Parts: sequence; structure tokens; C-alpha cells
Amino acid sequence: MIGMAERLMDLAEARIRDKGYAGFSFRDLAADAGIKSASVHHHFPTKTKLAAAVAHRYAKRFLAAVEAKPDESPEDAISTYRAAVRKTIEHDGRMCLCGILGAEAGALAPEVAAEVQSFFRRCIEDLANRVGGSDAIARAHHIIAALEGAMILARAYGDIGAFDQATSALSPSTTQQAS
Amino acid sequence: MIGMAERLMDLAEARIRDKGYAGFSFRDLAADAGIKSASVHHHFPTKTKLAAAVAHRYAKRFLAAVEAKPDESPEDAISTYRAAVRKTIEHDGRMCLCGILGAEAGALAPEVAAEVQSFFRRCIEDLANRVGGSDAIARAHHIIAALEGAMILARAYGDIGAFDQATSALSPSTTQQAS
DNA sequence: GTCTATAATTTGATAGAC
DNA sequence: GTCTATCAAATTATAGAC
Repeated sequence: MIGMAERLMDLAEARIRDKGYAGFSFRDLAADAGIKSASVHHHFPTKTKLAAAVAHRYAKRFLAAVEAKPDESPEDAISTYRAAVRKTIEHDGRMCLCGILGAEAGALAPEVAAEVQSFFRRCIEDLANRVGGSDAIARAHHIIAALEGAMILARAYGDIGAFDQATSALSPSTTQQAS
Repeated sequence: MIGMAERLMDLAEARIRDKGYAGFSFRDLAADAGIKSASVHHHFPTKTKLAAAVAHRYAKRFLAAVEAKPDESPEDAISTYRAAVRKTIEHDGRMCLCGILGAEAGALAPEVAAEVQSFFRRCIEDLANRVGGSDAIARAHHIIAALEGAMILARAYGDIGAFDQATSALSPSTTQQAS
């Protein structure tokens, strides 16, 4: 039993992750949800507000999904991030929401851009703390970048195997499935 | 003295790299070029044809820019790719054209998607040949993914320093500038 | 909370004059 | 090769009834 606002965010998230911010309309969402576009405006007054809400929720959900377990090793942390990203692309073959929005930065309202920046800042800060070492910040940047870019490759090829190739060096021991 | 078709491709490329495929219109380009949108259609009959032509030209130009020099080491090859990508983001702060189009794969006509896939296939094949070793294919995937993702981070932060952090492990000896 | 109706603008694309 | 003029459709958003 989820409410219409959550349902609309689900639908907007799926569409943004497939075609980008400019790639969906309120009428698309309305059709998906079985209501009219005017009713979408009742839940989210503008497209900017909707996108900002979707990005905020996405960041919260992703960070919860990669939450640190007790006594984990740096390798565990990297594996956790890698597996979380792989799971989403395996599920529906779409981009990280904040990855595609970051790429389209020039099209974003400041309110949306701030959510995207916050997502990456929090991911990198968390990952840096968990991998540790003198180059923790650079390593965290590198891992997040590799995961985002690996999703682009998987989408360009239409093959999750490209993601696995691009990220195998990050956590060599992770079990992989054939593509 | 460049022709109008080249000029329109320049303008379309700049806009796609900033806001994505759905983030520009024929009227935008026409205004940029000082002509009318009907005249843009004279050079490129459809938006799909224009995007495909832009992606084709981009791939050709990029691959020429990273062309192998005689007697280069694997580290030289990686540095060449890294420097080429860094140069473009340093120049205008925008994404790799095929990176943003790959992220937006769900919005692309097959004709455009094929150009994007071809770009990555050629980059990875070339880089794999130049880095060598038993894991050359995986390394090439990893390097291209890291560069694409590093551009996303740089755009999300509005800071090329994020690109440098994310890619410093690829070619440690490259000179970097402060952000 | 959803609807009908509509405003105001923008979109990709075409016809035909010059 | 560029223009004016136009089309049909889609866009974000609002007003007001139910």
C-alpha cells in the first residue's frame, strides 16, 4: 500500500534513469500511473521539485543499502558498493539516477544539482572512511567514478558483462555471472 | 572558413555534452548559428541524423587525438587517454559526448546508439592493444569507465579536481594543476 | 485527490518562395 | 542555402468543478 506521491517518484526515477531529465514528461508519468497530468501537479508542483525529491530519496535509499557492517574490511566496503550498483543495473539495465543527472548537469535547476552533488559527496566521504589509508579520498573518488562509468559502458553495449569487466579490478574476489 | 554543416555539428555537440540529447532543439542551434530552424533541416533532415553525424565525427576526432606514438609504454597510452579526456573537461567543463549519450541510451534511436557503441568498442580495443597483458581487455574497460565516471564527478562538483582525484591512480606521474 | 479544460510555449518537421 | 509561414503534436503549468 504505497501512496500516489511515492508511486510517481518510482515512475519518474525509472524514466530519468533510462532517458535523462528532459526525457520524461508529466503526461508520461500520469499515463504510467493511470491518472491525469494535472493530478501529478497536485503531488509535485513543478518538474524541478519532483526531480529534487526523487534525487533526495534515491540518495537516502542508496546510502542505506551500502551501510557499513560491523568489522568490515576495506575490501568488504568496496564489494558492498560494487554489488549495490551491479544489482540495480542487473535489475533493469538503467543508469544510476545521480550519475545520469550529473552528466546532464547543464540542464539541471540548482535545487536538483545540489541533491546530485550531495549524493556524491556523501558516497565518497563514506567510502573514504571505510577504505582508509593516506589516499582514501582519491581511492573513494576512483571507485565511485569507475562504478558510474562502468554503468555507461554496460548501457552502451547493452551488456552487463561490460560492467563486470570494468569493475573486476576493484574487488577481484566477487562472484560474477556470465553475461 | 568552415561550412554551415560543420558549424551546426559543433553547436549540437556542445549542447548535447552539456544537457543531453533531449536538451537541445533545432531552434536552439539555429539561434546559435544565426539562421532559422528550417535551414538546419536543410543540412540535417532529422534530429536523429544530426546526432548520429555528431557522434560519428566525435569518435573519429577523439580516436585521432589519442593515436599511439611510436615505442610508447602502456603507461604512455593510459596517460594519453587520460590527458585527452582531461583536456576537454578543462576546456569547457562538459561531458564526453558518447558518455552522456550512453547514459541516456534509452532515449536514443538505434542509429545513434550504434555510433555510441562503436565509439566505446574502438576505444577499448585500441587501449587494450596498447596496455597489453593477459587482462588487457578488463584493464581497458576499467580505464575508460574511470575516465567517464570521473567526468560525471567533475560536473556534479563543478570542480575538475574531482576528475584528478578519481584518475590519479591511473597514471600517477602525470602533472596536475590545482583546481 | 482527481478531473476537464485550457493557456502559453516549444517541439520536430514540411511546403514553397526567393 | 536561406527564408516565411505553417502544421500537428507535445510541453509545463494553472483554474476551477466534483
